[in-house]
This record gives sequence, structure tokens and C-alpha cells, in this order.
Amino acid sequence: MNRMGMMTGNTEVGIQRRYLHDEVADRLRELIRSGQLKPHQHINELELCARFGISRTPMREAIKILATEGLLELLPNRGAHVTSVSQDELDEIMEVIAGIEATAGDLACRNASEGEIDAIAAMTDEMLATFDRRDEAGFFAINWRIHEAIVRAAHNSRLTALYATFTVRIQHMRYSAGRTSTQWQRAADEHRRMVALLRARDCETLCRLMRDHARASKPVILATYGDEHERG
Amino acid sequence: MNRMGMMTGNTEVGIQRRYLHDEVADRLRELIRSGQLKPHQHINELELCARFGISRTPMREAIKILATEGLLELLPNRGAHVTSVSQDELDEIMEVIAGIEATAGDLACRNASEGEIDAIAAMTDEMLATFDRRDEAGFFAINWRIHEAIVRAAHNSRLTALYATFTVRIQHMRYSAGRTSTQWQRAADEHRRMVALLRARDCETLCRLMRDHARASKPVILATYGDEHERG
DNA sequence: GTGCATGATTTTGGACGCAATAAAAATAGG
DNA sequence: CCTATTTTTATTGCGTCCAAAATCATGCAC
Repeated sequence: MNRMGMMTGNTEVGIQRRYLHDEVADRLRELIRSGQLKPHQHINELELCARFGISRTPMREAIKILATEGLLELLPNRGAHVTSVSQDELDEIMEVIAGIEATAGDLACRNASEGEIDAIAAMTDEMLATFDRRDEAGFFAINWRIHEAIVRAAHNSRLTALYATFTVRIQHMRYSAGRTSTQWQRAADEHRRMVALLRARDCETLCRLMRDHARASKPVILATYGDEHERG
Repeated sequence: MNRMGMMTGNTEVGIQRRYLHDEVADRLRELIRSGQLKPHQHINELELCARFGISRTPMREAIKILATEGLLELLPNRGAHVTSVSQDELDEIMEVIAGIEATAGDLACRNASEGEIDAIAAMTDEMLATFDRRDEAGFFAINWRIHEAIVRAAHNSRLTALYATFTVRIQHMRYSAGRTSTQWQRAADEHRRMVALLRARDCETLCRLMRDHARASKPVILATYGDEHERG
């Protein structure tokens, strides 16, 4: 019996938190992020309820949340499925992300503390070291942390939340798509410039650079993951 | 009896749509937008259920959706209340909106059809006419439509949706805050420039202008509606 | 063999009920 | 009379139930 004294089928660890639906939403997001739930895949309420060991009410609330975030699509009387990302939609999402990062660049120049800039600079150095030793996996791992740090350095919680929502679905694409040597070199150079512009507090230029930087990765991702490279 | 053959207390018109929770969410948004539900105000599930003539399940799903959109705030075991906008939060939201409009400006230069630009130009002429005859109410009504049109002209549905979400709470502030003559003049001038830059397809400059334009309205709004000009 | 109608099964959408938490009220103690 | 504690009440969170819709399966005619 679980904490409510009901249901006995806790198959996948027990859930413990303020809101069940909140925890369930996190888990679903993680299933989607990790690819365990694939685009186009249908969501079976009862099956997932059994997996998590909960009833349908919090599951359905979580589904509504994910749908609002755009990760699930609701089909009237036919449940929900994982949102697929078509070529066009991926393009749209990338432009929104580019916009968020551009805004973050501008705001970070205005609001970031010296300490935050130092931290970003340190990570950038670290990343450039991985570049020198051709450690592509290491490079993109740090790359992601730098982008996140810049957005956080904007000191705008809504922007940070928005960034999280929009990157969750395409993060793995963005940081796994194989780049050519030229593209990789360019990314490294641009990151060097980012730090310089942050230090110079040059809002306008960093804003433009961030947008261009994000856009540069667009063709790579579109080529690699058009329609999430699968059809339902 | 309603369509489910249950509950008889349809006090506020019958609801008819694919999803009840969707209709309920729309109604709640409207209640918030119109100010019938005020910031800080507590949401009583049962009371609203009775008003809409529905059960708690779709109401709760709608509440989760509004919370995800940021219009409601959930309090564990104590329901929800309408999100209040503090000075700092208003500043954050305005910067996000500025970012969205800047992105829209850039994309509109790339993607807008000549027809769309003509429509925006026509609305701008109309608005400048209201400016000449000092019709402030008319000015801001058209102003809102122009901003919307530019965002739509970006041809990015996610950006458009994001814009709707972020403006719903502050729209009335943005377009009702009294401007000084100088500020009003500046807004008019900037709108003239927007059309010129759209025609010239000057992405970068329009992007910057949109951000600056949105930011210019920040002090006005902050001064007028600090913490939604009410406490508790 | 294919196309359509009809019935069985699955799954969804929404209503409802129970237990737990928290706010409110009532009581006791200082 | 004011504060601390208990009791009551209100309301929330979640589990469950029922009916409508959709899907699947079967059978029949063409």
C-alpha cells in the first residue's frame, strides 16, 4: 500500500513529493528527453499509471501540463502522443531559442556579476582545452553548461524557465549532431568572443552574436534530425 | 441536467466543446484578463465548479494549465491564487516580451510577405492619424494590433503563442498606462521607423528597434502598475 | 477478395468519494 | 482579556467509477 493506503502496484520506485502530478510531469519529461518515449508515440494512461504506481488523476494533470509545454499533443477522445518535431517546427524552435539566447546575451552584459563572468570564462577555457585535444564529447558537454550559465547570468527567471522548456526536446540534437571541423572551429571562436563581449559589457554585439551562434547550428541539426529522423 | 446527465447547477451558461478543461481554461484566462479574478485572489475550486456547472476534474486540469502558463500559482494543500506581478517580475516579463518582439522584428524582415507589410503600414498610417488628432485610446488600440501583426508576420507559431502567453497579463497595463507627450511622440516615430525597416528588410536594425521600443514602455508601466497597484 | 456494417473491447473524459492537510472556531489556561 | 491548545469545519489531493467514444474484430454481402 502506498501513502494513500491504496493501490499496490508500485512497479517503478515510490513517488514522494508535494504534488504527485508534479513528480509525474518530471518523470514524463525525463522519459521524453531520454528518448524512452519517442516522437509520435502514443501515451497510454493506464500503462504509465501502472508503471508509476499512481491513479489516473495526477497522470492526467501531468499530461495536461506537458501538453501546455508543448511536449505532448492531445487528441480529443484519443489520448495524447509525444509531439513530433517536423523540419519546419524544428526551425521554428531553433529561432525561438536563438531569440532567447540573444536576449540572455544582452541581459547578461547588463546584469551578470564579475564572478559569473569569471565562471563562464573558466568553463570556456576548459572547453577550448577539450577542443585542442579533439575531445568532441567533452566539448559539447561543457558547451551546454556555458549556454545555460549565460542564460542564468541574465538574472531573469522567466527567461531561464522558457529556455529550459524549449531546449528540453532538442538538447540532445543540438549537442550530438556531428559538426564539421570548420563548424566546430567556428563555434570555439564564437565562444571566445562571447567571453570578451561579456567582459566588455557590449550588450548589442553579444546579443547579435548569440543569435548568429545559435542559428549556425540550425543547418547541422536540421540535416541530422529532420522530423526527429523517424516517422510514426 | 447537463450533457453528462449529472449535476444541475449550470449557473453560467452551458459549456460545449471538445475538452471541458480547455473551455474552462479559456474562461479562467478571460476572468483574469478582465480583472474579475484579481492578483493575489484565492481560487476556490468548488465555487468555480458550481459557477461553470462542472465537476472538479476538468477544473483542476484547467488550473494546472493556467499554473504552467504562469497565470496561477499553486500552493501545496492550499489550492491556487492568481499570480501577482511584483515590480521585479514585471521587469522580467517586460524584458522577455522585448526579446520576443526583437526576435519577431528580425524574423518578420525575413519572412513577412509584401501584403503583410502593406497591412502593417496601413495600420501604422491609421495610428499616426489618431496621434495627429490626439486620440490616445484609438492610438493604443491600433498600437496593440500592430505589435500583434508584426509578431504574426514572423511566421513562427511558437513565437506567436509565447507572445500571447506573456502579454495576456500585462496587456492592459501596457496599453493603458498614461504616457507623456514626449513618450507618445517617440512611440509614434518608432512605429514609422518600423515600417521603413520592414520595407528595407533590415533585420538587425528592426530587431534592435523593437527591443528598445518595448523597453521604452517599461518605466511607464513600472511607475503606474508596481505590484499591479494592489496588495493582498 | 474487398468493402461495409455490426458487435465486442479498449480507452478516454468526466463525476464522485474518501482521507489528509490546513484554516477557522471554540475552549481552556494564564 | 489575551494567548495556547484542542476541536471543528472547509477544502484540497488523489483514487475510483461510469458512460461515451474510438478502435478492433467478426461477419456478411457483393
